[in-house]
Parts: sequence; structure tokens; C-alpha cells
Amino acid sequence: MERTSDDYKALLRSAGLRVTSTRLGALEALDRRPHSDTETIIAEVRDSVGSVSHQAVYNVLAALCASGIARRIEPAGSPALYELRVADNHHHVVCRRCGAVGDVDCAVGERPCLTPSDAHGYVLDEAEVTYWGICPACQASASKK
Amino acid sequence: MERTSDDYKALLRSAGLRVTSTRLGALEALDRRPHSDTETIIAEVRDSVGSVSHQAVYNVLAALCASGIARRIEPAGSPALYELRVADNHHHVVCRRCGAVGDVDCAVGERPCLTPSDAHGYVLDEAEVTYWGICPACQASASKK
DNA sequence: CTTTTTGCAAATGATTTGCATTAAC
DNA sequence: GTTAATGCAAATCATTTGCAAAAAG
Repeated sequence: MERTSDDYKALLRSAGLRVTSTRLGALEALDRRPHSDTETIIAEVRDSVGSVSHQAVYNVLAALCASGIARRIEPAGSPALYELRVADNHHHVVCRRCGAVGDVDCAVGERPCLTPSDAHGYVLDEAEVTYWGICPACQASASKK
Repeated sequence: MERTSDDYKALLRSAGLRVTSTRLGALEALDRRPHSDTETIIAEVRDSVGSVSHQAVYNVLAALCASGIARRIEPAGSPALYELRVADNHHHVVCRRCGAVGDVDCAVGERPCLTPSDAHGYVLDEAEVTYWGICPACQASASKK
């Protein structure tokens, strides 16, 4: 399911965003490496596009998130990560040791915990689930120690 | 269920932590106002204890979290919040507009989503659920606009 | 007395802000 | 040609680090 550059152009246009090389580069970077932090995305964009400023990438990511194309996730303690927003309601596993992030579907049907027992009058629009644990790689290196 | 100063002293001792006025002040502050950010806690501690440094409070909070007495929560975009750790497995509702935080029990039994369909080999120890929405106060002010 | 905490100062790191320049439509 | 994006520089904000002075046990 390789996305082409044209797909991304259409995606940007449909969101009312201008098509720029920085944006295309960022979309490709997010496709290539989901759950990247800003630094990683900047590096990736520089690889494909050439020189880009720190802030241009921040602007792009903010614009993508605002228009619902991308999503920002902020696991406690580490810089924000970004991923292309996918339709399914999925959540994340985060490694306590190395910070690696993986996608997981929730065990409890489609909209997992969107109805807590008592919402205190809040109007809810999203339930975000983060599973914390140790990733396979860190388990291996821990046992070696 | 008012906790007394003596309760807190015992709590600190049982965790192997020395009893200091900053720590007692922080515990009282957390009891009084759960889900406080660091600035709020510092202000509260200053009220009850007198002058305290910024860093002393950071140290205290880190020590409390390390020994399991308190818990740090980090809703995306805002400074970290702290609460006294309670035994039950509860989660949080966060207001997208004003950042208010409330406690909720999960709808799905005791350990809500601790077993995702595919954990990718991670060894999980915690599932953290954040519900995002608009709190009653912000709903009211939004409709007035 | 010995070890842990505190206080103070300075550093770090992610992210934002303002404004002139440049590119998209 | 307008309007929206970028580049550059500087600012902000939460949090951390290092070390000497003070307090707890």
C-alpha cells in the first residue's frame, strides 16, 4: 500500500493546505517511520528535500494535526511523537526503558473505553490508551545484564 | 477521611524517606488538591511551610513517585500533574479547553485494557487511559459565546 | 557524625513567537 | 498579485544538573 507523492498532494489539497516540498517530505517521513519525534522527522525531511528549518517542520506538523491528517502523541517524559492518523481507533504500547512505541488494537471492541462509568458531565470525544511495559529488545538486554 | 500529619510521617518512614517539612507540605498539598501541577504544589507548600525552593519540590515529587506514594500524570500539552497514588486502578478525564482533570473508573471491569489483542511481545505492567472532552464549565461558557 | 535534603544558580531541551522573505495558487 | 509557508533569531517554559550548606536520623 505504497502511497505516492500524488496521493499526498491530493491529501493536502483536500485539507485546504498548500502543497510544499516540506509537507510532502514530512508526510513521506511519517509514512516511512511512524511514531517519530520531531528531530527524526526533521532529519528525514532533510534527507529527501534538502535543507529545512526546524520551525518549518514544526509548522507542518501542527498544520497536519490541525487538519486531522496526522496525530500527535505524547508519551510521558519524552518529546512528542507523530503518526499519520488512521481511521481505526488504535492505541499504543510504550517501552519504559527505551521509549519504543508500537500500535495495538484495543481488546475491548471498537471504541474501547469511551464510556467510563462516570464522566463527571464531560462531553467526551476520545479515549486514549497507553500501555506501558518493556519491549522485546529491552527484555533481552536486561536479562543479559 | 482526613489524613493527619502523623499519617504522612508514617507513610514517609515506611517508604524509607526522611520526614521533612517540605515533604509533609507536599503531601498535604496533594491531598488538598489532587491533579496539581508543580507550580500549584510549590505555591501550596509555601503557604503551609514557608519558603521552599523550586527544586526542593521537584525532588520531593520525584521521591514520592519513585517510592510509589504519588503518581505523575502528563496530559499532552500541559505540565505534569501529580496525585497521591490510590490503590484502585482509575483513569482520567481531561478537558481539552481548560485542562481540568477528573478521576474516573474504567467502564470495563477492574483492569480495563491491560490485555490488548496483540502486545507485540511487550511485557506490560500498566494501562493508562485518558479520556478527552469538554468539562461542564467549558460547555457552559462555550454556549454563551 | 553520616547520609539525605535543601537551596541557589545555571544549563538543557522541546517548543513557540515575530517578522521579513519566498513560494503557492 | 494575494495569501499562506518558510527561514532565521530570539524567547519561553518545564524540568534537570551540580555543588555547597543545612537538617534528619
